[in-house]
Amino acid sequence: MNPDLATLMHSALFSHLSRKAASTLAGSALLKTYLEGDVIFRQQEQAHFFCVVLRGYVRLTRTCDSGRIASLRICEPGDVFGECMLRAGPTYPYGAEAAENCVLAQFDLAAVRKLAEDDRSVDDAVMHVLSQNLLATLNCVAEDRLHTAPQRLAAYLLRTAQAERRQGVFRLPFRKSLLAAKLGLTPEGLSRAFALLKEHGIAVQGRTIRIEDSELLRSI
Amino acid sequence: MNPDLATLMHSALFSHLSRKAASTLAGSALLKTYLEGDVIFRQQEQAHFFCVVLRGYVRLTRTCDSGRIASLRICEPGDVFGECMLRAGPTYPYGAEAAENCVLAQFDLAAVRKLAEDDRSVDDAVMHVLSQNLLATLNCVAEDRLHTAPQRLAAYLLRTAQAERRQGVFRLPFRKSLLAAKLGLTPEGLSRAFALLKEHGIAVQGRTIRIEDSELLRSI
DNA sequence: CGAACGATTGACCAGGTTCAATCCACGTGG
DNA sequence: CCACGTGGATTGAACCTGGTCAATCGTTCG
Repeated sequence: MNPDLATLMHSALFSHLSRKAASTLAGSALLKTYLEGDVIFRQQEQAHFFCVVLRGYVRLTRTCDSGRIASLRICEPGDVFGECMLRAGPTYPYGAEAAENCVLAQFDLAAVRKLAEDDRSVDDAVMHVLSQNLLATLNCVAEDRLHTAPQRLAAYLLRTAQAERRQGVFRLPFRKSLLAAKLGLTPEGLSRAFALLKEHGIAVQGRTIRIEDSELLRSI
Repeated sequence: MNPDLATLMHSALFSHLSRKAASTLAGSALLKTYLEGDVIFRQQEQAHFFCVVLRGYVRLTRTCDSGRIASLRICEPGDVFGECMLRAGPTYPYGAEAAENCVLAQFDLAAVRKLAEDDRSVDDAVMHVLSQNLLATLNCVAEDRLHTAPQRLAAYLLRTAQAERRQGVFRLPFRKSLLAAKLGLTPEGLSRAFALLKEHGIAVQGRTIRIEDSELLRSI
């Protein structure tokens, strides 16, 4: 199977759809490619679609009146964003831009609402996605308030190493500045966090991370 | 109409239910009273119900391994919490406790899922609640990262004054330490924020707030 | 070889937390 | 009616984390 299609089907959205709804929805997907830095949609813009990331990374941002910008979330392949516009709105509450060259599947909001009328699994899948995104965002608040930068970084590294299953050595999936945004830090802040962790069981060589002592790391 | 019932009917959940589903669900509600400090449910506990606040305030908390505790959200009358357990789970991802004496309507998760099979407006209402809570939580992240304590306090005061419509003078609906938690601050931090705002168009007398210059306040 | 860009490092600063002491308002009991 | 105790709120001082700004380093790519 086409790897993009596989990613789509494994997303939290599609994995909860009926077979029929999945194929209908997949058929209605608009595949779009963005280059790093491209705007996908702007905060306050009328919402017409939501997305599933197939390749690359997307940054969701919030801009305040003063012009300052914060990253709210970094979406990876398989992640869904903008789905809350199915029931809230009418304008996007955050902006989305390509954090790397990326490929998205876009879904027309009205069309999905329509499909939901005929197939109940659509609402079910949407609720799963909403719940998942809500929990992830709550985690983010908790993480911000409870843990320091090195602790958050350590947690991320342990989590990712786990997923990669390459005991102890793996490569960051993206630039460090993106990781910084993901953890709610500046690049400088991330750098210092790495520096500190070097004394606590990890070695860093560019994007390559080696966890030398996961126990020590866990105890941060 | 009984004021508690009115609050329930105006909640984001019930305002999107069909008349029939609303009355069925209201009939199945379990009314419970908690005293300040009572635990409503614990983090990691098996989830059996979700709640709508009818009176008083509820604090949602996250505890980490080290024992440190952060407030994730303060729920007011009309707010819904724990609804994400309808599709996620199986254990609560946060704890809930009464921040004041309070009255809640509790709904059995399994019963609501069952009701949803017969009445589509249930899933619709749940999606609305999830979307709303997701957006509020995203706001919280953005607020934390973009604004300082005095800015967040100023925004809260302007928002609340707006809602109260008593031009310029109103009372905080709860203790200041609760407001601090709501804004993600310590009580000391809130105190200092108030102190600073006194130079910028507001006067504080216990729980009573007078906004003397809303323009000045807005410009913080 | 040089330009460009990401990453790192250092110095400095601001915002918030923590801890401790004090203040204040309120309710209780003498 | 007043003294006292309690709990929330405030204030001050020390500290810490992380952001900002600027300079430097290292790599990659032209």
